[in-house]
Amino acid sequence: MKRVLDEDLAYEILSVVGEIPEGCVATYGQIAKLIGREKNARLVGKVLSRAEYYGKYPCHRVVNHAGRLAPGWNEQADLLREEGVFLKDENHVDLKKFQWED
DNA sequence: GCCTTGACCCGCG
DNA sequence: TCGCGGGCCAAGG
Repeated sequence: MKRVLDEDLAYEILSVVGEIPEGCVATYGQIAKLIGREKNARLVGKVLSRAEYYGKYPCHRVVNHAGRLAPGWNEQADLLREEGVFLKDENHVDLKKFQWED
């Protein structure tokens, strides 16, 4: 049921995102590397923006290398707080504590 | 088939 | 952590 490159990067990205445990956050670069596209971190973000459309994936646990949350998406901050992730600022999480390590 | 855009990353200061 | 500049790849127009 694997089919690996099922349709495109979306499946791989969503798969990794779905493995992120609660109370943790992962960076786009981290995910990009896990799917074998370290250079392509931007694609992760682009696909993740559509992840809402796909549904069921904790895209709110994905932040950038600086721990900044997605612009125009304040709800992400609340979602993280609900899982126990303390934010340093309105749009920043404490990576040194919550950055997910595989 | 080129050009622009994108929830980015890295190094430097 | 932020700002600037350069780079990488993919999708849409």
